[in-house]
Amino acid sequence: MSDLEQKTRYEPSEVEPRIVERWLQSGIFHPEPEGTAEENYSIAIPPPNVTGVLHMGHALNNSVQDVLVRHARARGKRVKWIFGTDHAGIATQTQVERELKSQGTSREELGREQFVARVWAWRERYGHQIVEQLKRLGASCDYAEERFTLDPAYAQAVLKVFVDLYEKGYIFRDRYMVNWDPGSRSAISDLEVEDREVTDTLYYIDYPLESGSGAITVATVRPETMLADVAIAVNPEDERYRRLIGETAILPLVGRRLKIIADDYVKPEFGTGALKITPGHDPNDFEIGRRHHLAHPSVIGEDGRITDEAPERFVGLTVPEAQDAVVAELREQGLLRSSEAYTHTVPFSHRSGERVEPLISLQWFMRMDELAAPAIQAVKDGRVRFFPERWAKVYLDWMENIRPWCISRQLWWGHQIPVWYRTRPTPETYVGTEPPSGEGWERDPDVLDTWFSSALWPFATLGWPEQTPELRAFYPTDALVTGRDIIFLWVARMVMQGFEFMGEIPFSDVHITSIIQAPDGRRMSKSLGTGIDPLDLINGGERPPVFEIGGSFPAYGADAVRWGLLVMSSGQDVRFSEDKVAQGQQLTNKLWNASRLILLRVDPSARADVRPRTVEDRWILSRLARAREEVRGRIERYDFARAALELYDFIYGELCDWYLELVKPRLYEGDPDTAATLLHVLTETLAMAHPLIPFVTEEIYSFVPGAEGLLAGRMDSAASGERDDQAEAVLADAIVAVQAVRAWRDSAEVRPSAVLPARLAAPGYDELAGQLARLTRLDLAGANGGQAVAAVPVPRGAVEILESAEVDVGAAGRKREAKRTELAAEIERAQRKLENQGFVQKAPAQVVEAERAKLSALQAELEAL
RNA sequence: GGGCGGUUAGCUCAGCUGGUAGAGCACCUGCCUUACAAGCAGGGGGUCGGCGGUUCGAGCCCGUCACCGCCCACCA
Repeated sequence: MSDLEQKTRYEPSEVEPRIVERWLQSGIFHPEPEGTAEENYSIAIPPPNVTGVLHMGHALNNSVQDVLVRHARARGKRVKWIFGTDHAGIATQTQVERELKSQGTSREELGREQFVARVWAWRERYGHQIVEQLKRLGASCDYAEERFTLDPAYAQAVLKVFVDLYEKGYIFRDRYMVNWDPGSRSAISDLEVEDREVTDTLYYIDYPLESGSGAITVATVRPETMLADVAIAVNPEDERYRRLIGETAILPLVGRRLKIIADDYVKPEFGTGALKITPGHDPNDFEIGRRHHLAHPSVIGEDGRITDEAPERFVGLTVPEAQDAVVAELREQGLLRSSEAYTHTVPFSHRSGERVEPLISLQWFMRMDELAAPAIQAVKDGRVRFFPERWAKVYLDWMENIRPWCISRQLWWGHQIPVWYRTRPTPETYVGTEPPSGEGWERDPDVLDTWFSSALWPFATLGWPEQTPELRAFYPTDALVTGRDIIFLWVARMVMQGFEFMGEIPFSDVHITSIIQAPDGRRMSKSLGTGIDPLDLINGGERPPVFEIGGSFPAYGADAVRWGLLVMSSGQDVRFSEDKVAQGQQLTNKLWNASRLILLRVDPSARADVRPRTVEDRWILSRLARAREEVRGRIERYDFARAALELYDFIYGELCDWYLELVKPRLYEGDPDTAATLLHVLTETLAMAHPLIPFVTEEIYSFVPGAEGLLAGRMDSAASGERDDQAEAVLADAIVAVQAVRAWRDSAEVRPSAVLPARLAAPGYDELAGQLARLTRLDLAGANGGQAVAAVPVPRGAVEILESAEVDVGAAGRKREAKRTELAAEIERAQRKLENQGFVQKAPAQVVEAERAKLSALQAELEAL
């Protein structure tokens, strides 16, 4: 009890780590795999990158999931929050390669086996950081069963999926145009490409006609790719060029003969209306090339240098060097007609940030359209629901236009493709989860896109393909909580694979969280310097420069950060607001002190049965019931901002501001019924608040007499409690009355500590007259024969302030006049409204009735003055 | 080019199916009242982006325009 007595401020830094330990040791985060998924509740965490650190997105995302999970536990469900990390192919490999470089070596120097061993070692060293950070946040994951996407069992599942899809004909190998990322020296998928606006030079180049009768001019921003040109295309309807179709032009610098072909793709109004066709280095040209059966030479290699398919003098140059050389030669030969600045969008690698080089490459692809069909249907018919709803349309739009997915990556860290090749005795390909027998087999060196394995997360983590009890108990999961940036990359693919391999949706609800931006509205990012480390908020750390005010964060604690993030995230993108975190901290502090008041005053032997004695007791129980319903409902509708605010309003506005103030005298007297009711209200308030602010509630709970075990493991009673309309009405009026008198006192400049003689000239306050007098410092019990110097309007009447030395009659009079004017204005407004025939006739009867009631109340109030 | 969000108090944001605009922070006034001065009580502050329309009544519905942000898309 000594902490409770001594600490007038709640200190999260001391409390929270201690509480985490208690939770982890209790085992309540680890459910036994019993029952069915229907009865149980489960969520699969979006697996953080194994070598990552917690950022603001994680903090919000995991706060949200933790609310859902703790809420479900309190409702008596068997709950599993499936936990683990992702090997994150490119990201992790890049980090390790960077380290190798700083040590003067490289992955090539180490060799594949050595390199992969280095990455595993790296994972050993850094892989637990994020796990510890999640614990610090209070995330109640099932840490006892941590999965990793490269665990042997998980890897087997990945290979099995590959082989099955290969055998079904969905997965195939082809030479096709891909997005080549020179940074990671790998192909990447369409989704890993982002368009950026770039200003290039648009060159107009003359290609002489073979006939010798002049030249045809083409426009290009990439003159170096002309070395791989195979044709020139014009629109068949274009009068300027119609005569030239079928003729031949000569490719400058190379001398190749280029057929002039007709294709609808070409826009006559753009550039010169004549398009150079380079199937090897442009996705559109690739398609045109396929239509016209053209060759597709590559002059840019995977190393970003000119290949020997180009004239010898260019071979080995980098792309920019080649561009300079080509332009220089064209200029020399007088073939460069003109050039102009040209701004357009260009693909860049999301991973490495380098400009994507489209080129033709032998890769593995996966056909998606058939897999998409059931996944589309599931969202259309509501078996999978998005919150907020608008994201369903985004998902569907993408799914309905889905294209093949390039799944192979030229990396070493990941799931190596389970395909083997040999050339002797005859060329052969073997696909299987186990290596083939026989001589001369070589395994495909590529690994699978990380998202290929992530797509299996909801079931591969539960032991699939084995029919495990875990799978039965927890698949399908209930909710998925993630950011909108991975709806396509991850969410959609999980739905597709869920149907394909489990025959069922992987989750029924998808909650897309807000994105929290930096305080200045920019994206939070480490490289921009706009990132805010959630751990700095929790433990206290230096404020990053985006805040401009500098200094350090106070140690707000995890509860405050959670509450602040939840209240910030109402579905829109929002700017980070430190004030909201501070507000969360104030809430925890308020709850701590309210608990001190109760727990330090009640007799420890008091039972926590409800024994309401007064109208305010019935009122707080009714308000508590309402708040519980509201908070529960908001959580279940994924409206966490409102849940957080509701909680705040109840604790501040109802429990502390009113109820505790009302019962203080009885509490000090040691009244046992009051103590019992207070303990009940406190306990239920803690339970209601626990999913959002688990630490402070758990800590306080440990001081509640008779409380057993952990709050985190406590079942919240099913019913939220009875409502009491009569008590609510009485208190609502009393509160208005107290506020009215206080406001009057303030504006009449009455000395705050003065007790004024007064008379209650309004019915309905009998039960609370004494309380009203105490909270407003009025003496209502004295002689009532005095002269009234002021009448403070309250519901159904007025409080008459009697003459005394404390009241300045002039000030009171001025106040009265001001109030009269105000009331008169309101009465007039109401009267005008009721005189409006349109309103009386067309508005719903109850709205009209309410207006009439309001008018008469206002008139009574004015009368009372 | 298509789509989706946003524009409400000085700041960051709420406002559910249309019924006289809210919160936190900031600001002003007064209080160390035995849970909390990181507190309490009271208060000021908004032509709800512009313009039209529907309606007895519009921050909310419809149209249109203007900015801001995001996503998708193959225009050299």
